[in-house]
Amino acid sequence: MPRPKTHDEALRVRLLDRASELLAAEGARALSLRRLAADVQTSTTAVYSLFGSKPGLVNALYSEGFQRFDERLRSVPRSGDAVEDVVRLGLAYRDSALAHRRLYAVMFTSAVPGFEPDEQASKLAMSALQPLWDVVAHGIAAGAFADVPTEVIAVSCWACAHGLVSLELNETLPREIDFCRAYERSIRANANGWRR
Amino acid sequence: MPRPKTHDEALRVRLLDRASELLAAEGARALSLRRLAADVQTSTTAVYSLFGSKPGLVNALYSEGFQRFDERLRSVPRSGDAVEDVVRLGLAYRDSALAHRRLYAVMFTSAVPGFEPDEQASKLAMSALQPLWDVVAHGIAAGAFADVPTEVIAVSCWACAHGLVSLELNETLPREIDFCRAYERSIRANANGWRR
DNA sequence: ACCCTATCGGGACGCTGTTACGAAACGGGT
DNA sequence: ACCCGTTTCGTAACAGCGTCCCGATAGGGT
Repeated sequence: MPRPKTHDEALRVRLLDRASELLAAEGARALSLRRLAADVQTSTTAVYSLFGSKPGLVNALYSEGFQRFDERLRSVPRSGDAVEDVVRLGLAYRDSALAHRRLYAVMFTSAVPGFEPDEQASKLAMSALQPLWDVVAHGIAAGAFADVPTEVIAVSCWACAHGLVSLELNETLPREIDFCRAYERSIRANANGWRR
Repeated sequence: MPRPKTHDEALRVRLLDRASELLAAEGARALSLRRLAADVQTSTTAVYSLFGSKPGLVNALYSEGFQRFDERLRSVPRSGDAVEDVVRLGLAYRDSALAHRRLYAVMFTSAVPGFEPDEQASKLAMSALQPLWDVVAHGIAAGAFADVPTEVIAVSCWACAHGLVSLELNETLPREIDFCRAYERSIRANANGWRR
């Protein structure tokens, strides 16, 4: 009976797509609701009826980001050697982060001031790293890694990769390093440090 | 001949102190020029004549933060064993970060939207990690670490610590971990991975 | 043709960083 | 003693932000 809905699923994906573009092209500063709404030829109200708030919109981007992360990591082929597999996952992690560096900033540094992921998004984030957990658990069971709780080694590997990527994206590092090579060596050394 | 200056060095430190407090107590969101100026009983103009802009103010906080970092790391006693020293520096790094967690967010994640450190501040940031570079270089020279460029191992250790602290502060980690112990073990494993 | 109602867009509110401009406050010249 | 010139500072305006309210809208049922 009322006027037809235009704030529908189609508009939702258009908003998300454009928000991704804005974020990737010009960073978190440029992601304003007014601009976003204007670019998609709607009003800011659309964001509120579809996402609840700006943090709600960012939460959707966050979830999308971790979903891509999930797919990317899950598609990494296994070698059977635990250290080698950790290295492969680490390289895929970096590739994925560099491919969407602004989104990575939203996911791991609080680039959007008011935003914090809701519980569902946080679970999605953790589950994206399941491949790493699997590889580490398998490595421990096979006797390749030290006999400590899986999380300890998995978090260590994750943090090593995350720290390297984070420093690289922040451009905090000395410029003259061949970072790609150093990255792989570092991931490998870290994993080797956990050998039995 | 003109009216006496009140935007002087004393006001500068009062502004910085209060800005630190606001940042530590309520986070980057609460650090607004109007509020800051009101709290110190001056006007926003003061920030502009003393720091040039809000990013300028944050740049000063950033520098202060790395200076404290520098002092903290420089005061860590050396044991002579390279791996042990890396672990000690890592623990001090975490202590310092946890003691000023909001400032850490400004220093390593871009928590204040418009801010990027100027060249001088960036140099200060690098020099704060000199102790780590020294320990690693000494470890390589003594044959404890593999014979690779110093930066490679130093950045690896730094990234491992930074990644762990970053994930801890971001509360991205599974809750049930005894993080303090896991942190030390992880730093040690990473350093051990670089053994010759 | 009319009304009812869910829905949407424009505009208001309070906030932000930044800047332009007029007021203020002093020393020196008349 | 008065006034002026110069420098410095606080106020207010501007553009933009996220958010929310309220009036306009557009369709189906009577």
